[in-house]
Amino acid sequence: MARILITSAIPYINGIKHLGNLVGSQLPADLYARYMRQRGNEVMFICATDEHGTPAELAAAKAGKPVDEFCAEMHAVQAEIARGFRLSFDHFGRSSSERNRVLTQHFAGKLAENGYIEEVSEKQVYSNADGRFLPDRYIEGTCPNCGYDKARGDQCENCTKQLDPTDLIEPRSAISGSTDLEVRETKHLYLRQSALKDKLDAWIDSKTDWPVLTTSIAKKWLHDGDGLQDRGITRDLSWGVPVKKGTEDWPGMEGKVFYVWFDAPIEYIAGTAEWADANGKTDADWERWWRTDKGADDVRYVQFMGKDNVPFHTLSFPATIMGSGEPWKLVDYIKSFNYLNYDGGQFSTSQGRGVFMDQALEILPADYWRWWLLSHAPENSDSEFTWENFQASVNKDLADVLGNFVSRVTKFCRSKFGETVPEGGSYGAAEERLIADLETRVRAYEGFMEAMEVRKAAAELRAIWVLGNEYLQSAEPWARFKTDPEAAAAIVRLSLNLIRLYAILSAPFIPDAAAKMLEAMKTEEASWPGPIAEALDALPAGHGFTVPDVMFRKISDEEREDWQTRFAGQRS
RNA sequence: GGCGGAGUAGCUCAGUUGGUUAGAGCAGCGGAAUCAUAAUCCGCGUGUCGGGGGUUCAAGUCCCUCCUCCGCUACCA
Repeated sequence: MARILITSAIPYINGIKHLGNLVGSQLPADLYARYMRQRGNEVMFICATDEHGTPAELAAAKAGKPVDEFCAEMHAVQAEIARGFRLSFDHFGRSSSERNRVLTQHFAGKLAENGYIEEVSEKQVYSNADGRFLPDRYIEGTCPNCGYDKARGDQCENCTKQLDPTDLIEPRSAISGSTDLEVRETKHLYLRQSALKDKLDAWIDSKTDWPVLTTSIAKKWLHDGDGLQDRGITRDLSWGVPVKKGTEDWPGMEGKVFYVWFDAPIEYIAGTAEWADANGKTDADWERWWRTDKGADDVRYVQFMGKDNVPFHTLSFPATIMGSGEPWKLVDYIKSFNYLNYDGGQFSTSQGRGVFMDQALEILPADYWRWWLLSHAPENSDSEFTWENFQASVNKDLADVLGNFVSRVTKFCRSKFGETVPEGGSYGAAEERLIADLETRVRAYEGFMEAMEVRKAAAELRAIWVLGNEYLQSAEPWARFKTDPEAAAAIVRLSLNLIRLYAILSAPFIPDAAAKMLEAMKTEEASWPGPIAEALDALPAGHGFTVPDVMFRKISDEEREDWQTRFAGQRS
């Protein structure tokens, strides 16, 4: 039994995430967590909401609520949706927690002690009307290069030229539109990542088994231009972790908070501490996952995230940990994902384009989404969601191949033998071949799940479902029954056992359907299969079962067309 | 502009270190079966592997070049 720590990139608080966000981090992390638990490993699966920063403040202001209240509400909303998708977090924490405040300040203190913090005085744009400093992207104006009048302070979207806010002609606040801006001097803390560059570089080099997507992004940041740059880790905001050096005040940093990207990854650790608090555990109980001096040495730590998150997880967060000089657990494997596109374009939170998590659950059960998203996970390149593909895949795979198998077996048995596993007959060559094929495919499936090859695992699982239909089709219990009822009984007995086996194997992908199948088979014996022949003996003759309701109803053409138009444009 | 990824069957995608007639699922066509959610099973692929050039006995795979799409580009998170 191994101990596996799993974290999913933490979703930002300012709104409900779309399916592209889900499939890039939380969903595959959940798949892995569920599988590892089923295999008997001790799993700690942590996620949280990322609550600090300017966008949270602005979203709260727009909602007319204090930012802390807004975040508390949105956290509850996101937690509820996560439950709806059956995301099996051991804890879904908050980066605004007390635990994270203390830990973030602690790390900053240690980094300062070890000389990895530098104080830098810089000039930033302040908006008098808004009463706040403006991040570059919140300043708009006319592009000095092409004349586009909605250029942003970081880059002109029209000519793609990179800009400095002071380059803009007639700059204004993107928040209020005010032109009452001034450049003010302000002091900030920088994390001296550059001083840790060689150490980080060697560390990345040692990760030869990581996805190319992960290492190539890290390498680019390490070697691009002048190499890894230092990074500002504080902001002039009110909403965030107050800047402190451990438990002491930080002279000159009054009224400032840490930058969200500094405290967000630390929330992985703090979230585990929150788990301990919420479950009446001690500090030692969470520290054994994170402190290599307190038991975390044999922990395997795996992170899941979209590719946009990679630099922070391969460089900034490891720099924070390394720079602390303390024995915190570094990540062992980073599984990163490309983007899921929506019907020819991008999912867009700002434009309301695509399907958002709450809307998805309104129209179909979680298993439908889990299956499609995971079996089409953007592992090797960006992938594409279309309603036609979604309808075809779900109807075929879930309703026709798996659901109908359960239906045809249970209904046939009920009509010929009643609602108990029939006795009589024996297994022959056809059964041996089926068992041998299952043995091969189940072991391959395990290999893909272990390696987090999500699409390949899904394809293998589907092939395992197909084996049942192939067997049934060639064994023909409906024909055999007329001449040799005992032979038909043996075929049905095996097929009912297949349903139980499918429930166990499918549970990481489609947990609700798996539970329903086990319930219909009236069994709680759901341990992971060893030798397949043994696994198919679990339900003995005489064991009762029930015929479940239709497991997956089909998506009709009308529904598909309706959703297609409904989600094409603005989110209502 | 720089960096990275991608371009393979009508659609969504696999294709290890270059090596026999380039694969899967879906869709399509033909057939079998009738237990089942009109659900299943079997059979059927002449694809300039984005274009062009090169290396090699051999290139989807390596090199050069061009085209197209996408992402990132460090103060959005």
